[in-house]
This record gives sequence, C-alpha cells and structure tokens, in this order.
Amino acid sequence: MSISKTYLSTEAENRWYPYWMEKGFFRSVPDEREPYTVVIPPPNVTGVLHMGHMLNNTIQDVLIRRARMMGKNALWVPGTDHASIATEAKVVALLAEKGIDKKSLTREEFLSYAYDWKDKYGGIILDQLKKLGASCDWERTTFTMDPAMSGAVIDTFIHLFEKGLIYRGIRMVNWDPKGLTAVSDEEVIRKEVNQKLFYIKYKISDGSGFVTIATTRPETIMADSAICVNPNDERYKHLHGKKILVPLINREIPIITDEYVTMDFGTGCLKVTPAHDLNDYELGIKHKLAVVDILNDNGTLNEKAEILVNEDRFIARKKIAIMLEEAGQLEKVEEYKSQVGFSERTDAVIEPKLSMQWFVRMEVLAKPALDAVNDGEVNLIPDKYINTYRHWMENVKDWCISRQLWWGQQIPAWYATNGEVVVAKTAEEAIDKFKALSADYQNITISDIRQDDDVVDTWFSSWLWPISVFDPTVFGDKNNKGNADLNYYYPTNDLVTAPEILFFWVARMIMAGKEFRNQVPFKNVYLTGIVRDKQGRKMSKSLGNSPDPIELMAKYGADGVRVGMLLCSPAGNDLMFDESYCEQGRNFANKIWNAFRLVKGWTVDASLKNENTTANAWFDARFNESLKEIEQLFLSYRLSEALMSIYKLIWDDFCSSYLEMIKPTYHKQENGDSYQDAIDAETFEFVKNKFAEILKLIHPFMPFLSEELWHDEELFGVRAEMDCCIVATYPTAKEFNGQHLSEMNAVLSIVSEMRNIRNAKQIAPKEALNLSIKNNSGVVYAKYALILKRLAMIGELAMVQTVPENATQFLSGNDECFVDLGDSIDPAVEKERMMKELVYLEGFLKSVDAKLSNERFVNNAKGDVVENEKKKKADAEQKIEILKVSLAKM
RNA sequence: GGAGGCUUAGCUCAGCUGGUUCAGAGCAUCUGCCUUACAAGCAGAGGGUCACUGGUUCGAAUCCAGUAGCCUCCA
Repeated sequence: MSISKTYLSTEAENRWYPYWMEKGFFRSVPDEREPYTVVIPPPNVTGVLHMGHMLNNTIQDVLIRRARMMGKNALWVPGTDHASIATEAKVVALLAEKGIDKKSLTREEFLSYAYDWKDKYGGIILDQLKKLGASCDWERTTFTMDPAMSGAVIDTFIHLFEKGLIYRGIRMVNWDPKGLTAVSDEEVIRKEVNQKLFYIKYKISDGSGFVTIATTRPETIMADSAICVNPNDERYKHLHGKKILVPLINREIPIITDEYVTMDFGTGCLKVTPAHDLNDYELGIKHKLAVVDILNDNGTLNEKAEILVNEDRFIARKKIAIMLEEAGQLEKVEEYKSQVGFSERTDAVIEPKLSMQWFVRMEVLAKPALDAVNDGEVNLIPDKYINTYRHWMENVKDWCISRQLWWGQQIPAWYATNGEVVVAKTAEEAIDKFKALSADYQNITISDIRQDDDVVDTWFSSWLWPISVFDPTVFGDKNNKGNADLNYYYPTNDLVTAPEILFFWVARMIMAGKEFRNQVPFKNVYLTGIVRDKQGRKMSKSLGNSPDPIELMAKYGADGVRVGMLLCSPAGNDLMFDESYCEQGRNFANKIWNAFRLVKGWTVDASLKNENTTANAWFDARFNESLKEIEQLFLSYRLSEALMSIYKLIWDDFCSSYLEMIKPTYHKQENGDSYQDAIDAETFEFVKNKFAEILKLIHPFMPFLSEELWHDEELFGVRAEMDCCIVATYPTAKEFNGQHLSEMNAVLSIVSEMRNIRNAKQIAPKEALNLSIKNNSGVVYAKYALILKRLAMIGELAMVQTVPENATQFLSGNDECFVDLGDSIDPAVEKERMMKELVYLEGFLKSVDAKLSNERFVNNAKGDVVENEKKKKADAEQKIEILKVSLAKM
C-alpha cells in the first residue's frame, strides 16, 4: 500500500472494480440464502449519466452492498430502456445531419440505422455506472427491446386485448403538422403569444338577428358543431333551442347550453369545434355533437371546410377575416395574449387533432394496485406520497399506449382492407383469426392485411420490467409459472426511483405485477428528490448548470461524490446540490486514510501491559451504541442520516477521541531526537479489529477506499483471494455498557472545559495543568487519568475533599473541578463567571418549580414526566448549593 | 381550476406518539494553532421570535384553523 499523505482515489478505483468483477462478487444465482433484489430503473439508452442517475444509483448500490454484506443473496439487475420518443428523435436528427429524410426510408431501413446507433452509444451510461462503483450483475444486463423483452410486450398486448382491457378509441393528440407525427405533452412547449381575438357575428337561422362570438381561430368556424351559452346567462335566454348559421358556408348548427361556458369571457358565447379543441371535444361528446374535421395532416384545410380548401391554416385565418369583413360579419378585432403550444422538435404550432389510438382500460387494473399501497403491501418512502398516489389512482384515466413512431414494439394489430382489425402475434396468426372471424375472409392472404404502423408507449414495456428481466415468457400463458429466477427473485425488495414517475412507472408496475404474478413487484419504493443547483433550479442540459459526474468523480473520487450526494439528500425532498458536498466527502475519505496511516505507524511491544482498557471498553460501547442507531436509520431508509452517524462515529469518536486516548506518547530527548512509545499488543489488536469493523461499516458508502485499506498487508497481513471488504460480514450491534458511555461523557466534558481554559488563558498545549476534583458523583476518575493526560494534558490528577485555593473552577455534572493556575487567576473574573451561572441556574430552577407547583401539571402530566421535573429540580438545587458555597469562600 | 407538499442558524437539513437545560447536526463563518496521521487538518467560539396570526392545552417547533411565500403533480 502506498504511504501517500492523501487518499489517491483513481488508483483504488482502477484496482478494485476489475477485481470485484473478476471474482464474481456482483454475480447472483438462486441458492438457499434469502434473496435481496433490486431492479434498476432502466436509464434511457441514449442517455449519459447525469446527477439524478448519480443519486439514484448511489442509493441502490448502498442498499445492495449492505444487503450483500449482511449475508443475503443480493442481486441488482441492470439494463436500459429504449425510450422511443427520445431515441427516435435523436436518430432522426442524426439522419438529417447526413441529409437523410426519415420519410424516404422504409421502416426496416430506419430501424437498422437506429440499432446501429444504439449499438454504438447504448452502453455508455452503463460504463459510467461502473465508474461510480455500481455493483450490478452485469451478466444480466437487459434492454427493453431485446427480442425476448419485446416478445413479452406483444404477449401482454394480446393478453389484455383478449381480456377486453385494450380497445381502440378516438383521442385528441398533439399533432405536429410539420413533423407529421403526434407528440407527447412533454414535447409541447407552451409560449405566450400575441394573438387577435376576432368577434364574429353568426346569423340566427330564424332571421331574428345575430349572436357575436369571440375566437382566436376564425379559420375553424367551418368545423363548428354548435354554439354554446351558459344556461344562467340572462343575455342569451331567448336563444335557447334556436339554431344558427355558420358564416360564409351557412351550415345550420344548434345552440346548446352548458355551465362550462364562462359568462364574462369574450361575449359569453362559445363556438364549439369538437375536432379542433380538446375542451370542445369533451363538450361535443356530452352533447352528442357532430365532429367536423376540416384539417389535413399537414395543416391545410380539406374539402370539409367547403371554402379555402388546401390553404394553410394560418393563411386561411387571414383570408377568412377578410371574407367575414366583406360579408359584414366581423364585428371587431382585439389584441389578445394567450398560451400556444409549439413542437419542441419542429417549432410548428401544435394542432389538437383527433385520431384513433389504442388504450388500456385502467379501472380493473388500478383497483388492486391502489389496494396494494393502501394496505401496505407496497410501502412508499416517504409515505407522504401515499396521498398523491391514492388521488391519482382513484381518478385514473385510460392509458393511451399507441405512439406514431417506429422505434419500439410495433402494435400487433392487423387490418383487412375494409378496416376490420384482429390482434395476433404474427401475420400468419392474423390470417387464421380473420378466417375464423367470417366466411368473407376465407381467401384472405398476407398481402391483404396490414399491420398497425404505430408502436406502443415505452412505459408499456417498462411496466413489465421487474418480471420480464427474470422471465419474459410468462405474459402470454397463464399456465406458465415462470422460471427459477423469477420464482426466487420476485417480488423484488426495494425500488429506488423519482417521484415524478410514480404514476407513469411505479403504479403501472404494481398493476402488471398484480395482473401477471398476482403479487406486487417490490415491497418498498424509495422516492428520491430532484437534484437541483444551489439556486434551486432543476439541473438540465439547456441551463448548463449540471456538473459532469465523470469529472466530479475524477476530482473528488467516486467515494467522495457518493458521500457528497447522500449528505445532501433527504428522502423524497429535492436536494440542492453543491460541489462542496463532494469536497466534504473527499475530506472524509482522507480523514479515514490518515487515521489508518497513524495506526499503521505504531510499533507493538508484546511485553507492555495494556494501559488502555478504559478507552477500549468505552469505544466498544460507543461503537455498538452508534451501530444500533445506524441500524434503526437503515430500517427507516434514512440513508443520509445513517451516513452522518457513521461520519461522526469515525471522525469524532474514533479519530478525535479514541485514537487520541490510545496514541502512544512522543518523547523528545535532549539531543533533539525523539522517539515514540510502543503500543501494547492487546490494544493494537483491538484497534486493528475496530478499524476493520469501521471499514465494513462504511463500505456501502465508500466501497473503493474501504476495499483499498482492507487489503493493506502491513496492518492486516496478506488476505486470501476472496477475502474482500465487499463480502465481509456487516457489523451488527451488540449489547453495550451504558455506564462506560456516561462516565466518558463526563470525562470528555472535563477535557473540553480544560481546552477552553487553555484557549482563554493562552496556555500552550504542551504546558501540563493540574486538576483537582471534588467528587460528588462517584465516578472513579483515577481510571481516566491517562485519558485526561493525553486529551487535556493534565499533569497531576488529585481527588480532594476541600476546595483548593487559587484555582479556577467548573462543574462537570455535579463534580467540582479545580484547575491550579497559580497567579494567573483573576478572582473578580472568576466570581463574575460563577455568578452568571448561578443566575442562570436559579432562573431554571424557578421554571421547574413553577411547573411542579402547578396542580394541573402534576395531575395531568404523565408520571415519568413529573419525576423528571423533580430530578431536574434536585439537580439544579445541588448545583446552586455548590456554587453558593464556592462563592462564599471567595 | 383540482390535489398534495414545503417554510427551523448564512447554506442544506434532523427534530417520530406535544414534556430531559429543546431549540439540534453537518457545512460555512470567526478566534488561536504548520502540536511528527491528516492545514483536504487540530482546538475553541459565535449564529435562530422554529414564515405570520389566532386556537386547543398545565405545557406547542411539534396538534388545529386561517394568511403569505415557494414547489410538485393533474387539468
């Protein structure tokens, strides 16, 4: 091992990750042990590691490594998601750079380009996870479009269709008339735009006058199906039941009433255009209105518009305005600001468009998934998300699963020329199904049928993930009980993911788990926060406010970054990331490194008697006390707090206190040379063992550093090939002696007071001070003489019955401590200090007395609370007495 | 518009079923130290009307209601 002054992270990282891989420590196969399983939320195959991944995967690795060390058969399944929209967009863009238009390619040609691209870049993110130290079983790496995984998706589609849970229906989608595709809500950018509000006069068909309607889209009047007014609107009561004529084309449409209409917006009179507006569409369904779609896919008007056919929608808007003006039906035009959606990819104005889509019926599937969380079969951590989950699941809408893309699993639906549809795995099966359907299809051939062009939503494959990674063959066949892997590893234990996909992904996995295994896919869902920058902005590429995780790891070490991530990540709350946390992580690594160097440098003398039994016994108790706390914190998934507990145990208790207690003394000789005492064998053995325990304790958080030190041959000797920290047994809390802890707390408070005195009086650390104690507590201070000497440089430690002269004094508990400072004592200052303390204690006593003399308190409060107050009273009274006596003597 | 959440030290957060001298931790800050493990360090210290206003209670950071500000999801 290197004796460098600081921990060199890169060296350790390059040494141990390959070693772990080579020895197969990440590999898991079913055996007789209890399994502990985590499936990775598959990152987007096009992605590169960002801070969100860092956080998410650090947490998973901590959980997995700890479970592995606790003797469980730990499996972390890695993989990637095909992310149809994002990936297809990237491939289209890449092709465009090469001058290739997607539309000029066949589906097969396009997919071949896409696969080339995926093969080239798809593994980047997984390699980056390895840098972080992720201990995934890489032999199980899965991709959501692997043939077997896609097979599972198709089987699922067919299964649900046959069960009546998948249907086709009309739905309003965001249509990009330039890209000629539907885009998801996430790909629509809303911008505020200056528009015009046109006030158009519609003739009442019985000739009794006009109604004025305000609209920003006059070009859609030809698609109007009705005019709607609020039934409570007095201004329009006379119109109820009448009909009206669409300007320019004079089509007759009804006047309907609905409270949906806002009376004080525009004229209070709304034109209803079900084909071109989502709200109007719903209104149309409610009132059973005709749907008139006047737009072509490219945004031009079609023949249903009757006029301006083949004109672009925006040109049509201008022309209509003129035509209305000429017809005397344009009352006025106002400037108006409103939100308009633009396509993220083409910047075209999004057109709401009705189209035929495939849906999954949610009601039947959602019920058991809702119950699973309500009944605690699945725990959400933190549990505040239960409300959100419940609210969503109780108001769940059917799931639109078709996407107008090529990258993904093509929908297994087949159409005959007349539009009739069957769902089947292959064209051949589809033919059979058509033949079975009707005698008319007896001569149908493959060339007569056409497969649906669309693919399914990516979530429709990832909702199967916790099952399909183990056995993708169980979805089409109810009798298939699944392979050994599935039966061993499923249900998994913990899922670590972001709250934003609680519904998109987590809820749907629970549905799939219930549907296909009749068992939830995981027991606990740990929801992490969003990584934000210091100013609270979400980290994003476009803002450029996200540090590159790879660079961070190069700078602070993977362990430093892991610690840094967790230090600032309360469960479920967003975290304000700042590089300084990584710096803190690196410093911590360095602290452990140097503590190790210290211990390593000691020489052992087997003939020495163990003088450190008190220190050893205390640290053992403290270690177990802390461990007990840490175990509780892990149980409640408070990982950052568990880490902080370990941090303080190592830094404060082990380094600052314990090592200083046992550190052999240096001696300076007259000739200027110095030598250090040796340490006794028993203590050395103890500290060595405890150090190993500490390395194990920190391993899940800092795998590289701990493994590196674990293999230090000088301290631990040569280890067997498989003797690694990663598979060492995790420490468990044992019983501990509370008296050791309380006594040492008293001693350490004396140390702290002594240091304070030195600081205040500017006494050099090397100058020994004499301490006398008037013991009221019964603590045997003689046991702690060596510790007091080493930590506070106390020369003589004396037990006294009377108060010495010329000493400064302080209380440790109820024990009176006196430090002989000779002439440097200023009685006036001493007196003032003590008076101050007395005043404080008397005030405190008064408040305790007030409580105790309050009958209602004594009668209502619990017994132990009252007892406690009495104890506080007695304690304060004793201290006051001591102070008064001392003051009287001065 | 609907639902949920958050607000405690300069920053990031703990504070569970109201009751230890309850107002805490880490970082940052300040003071003094290059003390042969570590200046990426050591030893000390200062910092807060627990968002605001009411209520319940013997007792409220903690429970309830309202107000303000911020955030997320759904529409």
